[in-house]
Amino acid sequence: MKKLNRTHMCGHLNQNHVGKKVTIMGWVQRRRDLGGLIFIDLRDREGIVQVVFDAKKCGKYFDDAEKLRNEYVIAIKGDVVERAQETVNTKISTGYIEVVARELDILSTSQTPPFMIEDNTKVSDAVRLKYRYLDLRRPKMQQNLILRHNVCKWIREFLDEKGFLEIETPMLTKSTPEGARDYLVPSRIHPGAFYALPQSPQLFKQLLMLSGYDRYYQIARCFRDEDLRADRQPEFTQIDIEMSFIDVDDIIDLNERMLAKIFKNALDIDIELPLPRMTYKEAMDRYGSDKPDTRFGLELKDVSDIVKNSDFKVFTNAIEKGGSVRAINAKGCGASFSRREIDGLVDYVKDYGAKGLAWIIVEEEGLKSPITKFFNVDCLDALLENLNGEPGDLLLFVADKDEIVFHALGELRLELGRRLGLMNDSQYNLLWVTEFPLFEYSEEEKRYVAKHHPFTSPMEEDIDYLETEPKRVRSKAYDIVLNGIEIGGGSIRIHDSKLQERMFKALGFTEEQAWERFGFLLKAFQYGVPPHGGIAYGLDRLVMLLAGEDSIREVIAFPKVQNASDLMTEAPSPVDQKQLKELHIKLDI
RNA sequence: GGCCCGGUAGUUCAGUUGGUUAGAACGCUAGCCUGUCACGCUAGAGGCCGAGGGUUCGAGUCCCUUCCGGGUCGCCA
Repeated sequence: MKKLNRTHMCGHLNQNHVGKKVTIMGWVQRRRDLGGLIFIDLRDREGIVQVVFDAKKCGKYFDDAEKLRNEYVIAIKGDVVERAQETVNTKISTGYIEVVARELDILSTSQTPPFMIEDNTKVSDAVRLKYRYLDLRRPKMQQNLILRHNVCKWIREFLDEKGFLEIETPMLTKSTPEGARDYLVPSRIHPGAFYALPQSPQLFKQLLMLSGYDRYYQIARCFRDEDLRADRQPEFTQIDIEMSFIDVDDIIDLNERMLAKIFKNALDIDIELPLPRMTYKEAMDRYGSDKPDTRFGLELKDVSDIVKNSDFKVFTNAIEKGGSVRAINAKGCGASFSRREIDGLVDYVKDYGAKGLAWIIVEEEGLKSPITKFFNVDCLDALLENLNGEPGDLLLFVADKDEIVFHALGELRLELGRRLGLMNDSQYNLLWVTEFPLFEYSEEEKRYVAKHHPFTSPMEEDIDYLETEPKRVRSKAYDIVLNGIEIGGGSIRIHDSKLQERMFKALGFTEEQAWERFGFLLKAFQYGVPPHGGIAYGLDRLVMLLAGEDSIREVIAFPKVQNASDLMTEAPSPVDQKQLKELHIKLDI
């Protein structure tokens, strides 16, 4: 048989093609052999179409059709015919027609695959990832990667219209001390020296602003050698953006327009602009999180003032040490939760560092709780009023350092939201969180470290506290949050070298250390720097949320598993002694 | 690095207080079948129960070690 040329994609065929001779190619999804009649579901990227083999129509090719098995790659030449009314399949877009085969060419055979190539196939992640090339044939995976492609395309279109230039920055670069653990690449030419793979293009994009490129973006691969999670891979993709001569509002305005375009195109959802904004402080006070899920209530309340004079030492001690007592009213859970479930919540908060979880059940007859005996009637009344406690409610309290109270109650709130089914999957709450603290204290290093990064600008009104009260300095940093997940974050940068020096000093760097680590940047900053700032999105997370998936693996073609290995290629793997010798490396394992 | 869950046929799973020859479904193979679309019917193949060690008359089942996968805390400027 002479070589066939494809005329159509399987999934594109419809009633408009009835009567046409077509040549289609693809993978055998399924064979239904009725003896004298064989049906083949043929699959390509665009969908599935039914092919019919009838010996009267395809003659000698019928014998070949009998040999077909799942995942064989074939070419079919045939006629598109309308199906009889009673044989229409409304489950597929091509279900009103079928292709009556005239010729068949088996282009490639296949072993029986370890799992069926279909969306609802039940198979473990380990098997899927070992045979990722087969997993990627599943329509859902193909749709996810097509969505990812489209999101990138829309972003490029949008930023191009706004005058942004896409510029590449190095993958082999210099290790910087702050932040995550670096992936290192040994230098052959410089024995004992290493490149680092970029954690982000941060310093390069700032230098591009200094160089006058005004508006930059890049869809950039980034690397961080830290433990994996469902939403974290060691290599991931950032949409990295930087602009000159702007302030916070300019960046927020541009980015929410871009997000609105993405949501409109991807989900046909009209995002109302401007997006809500919330300060970091308000987010922590109300939700115990700097990335609040605002789809439901169950907000935190500070009850420190009410309980500070009680006899309950757990509460009063926490307050005396500078901490707080905060509470959530789990509406209706006093009536619906068993004692066992409440004990489960107590265990739950312990994972987040809380030493315990105090609870009060509000009933018609009064309060049920192990701790009410420590409080007088006025105090209990005040608690009920403050927390809007009504019969059937469950009041939950954590007392500790603020940091722990927020973490424990913030996570407890999310857990309650999940248990009570309060998270609406079809709701997309976008929110800016602003005015992040410039520093956070590192117990491990016994010093202040940059919460965002060391180049983040403080807010003008707080600059005077840089040396005296670093804890209270707020920054021009902002995060964009979607349903409780941080999808992006950025800041206005420091463009004044004097201020940058003060910043490094506050971080505990000597001048020598600062120059050793960031000398090229400090040097550059002596040559005229425009005010500038930017943002970076986690593309994987954004696409994951748009695709309705719960792991970024579902939107990455070849992801890694929890121990950072690739089950398909089996990377990482040992290398030859010769390679190590060239790199001047001796193993110590 | 800590904690939790899991590992039995190609796949997803069941497997009683430790007790004959380890099961099911789907998939696979062969035969029959001209309107199926999760085709149907008949027959069949397929297992080092993750690996190693221990307890026991006897281990898929109990204990220890280890490997693998998942979740999570720490970590992730």
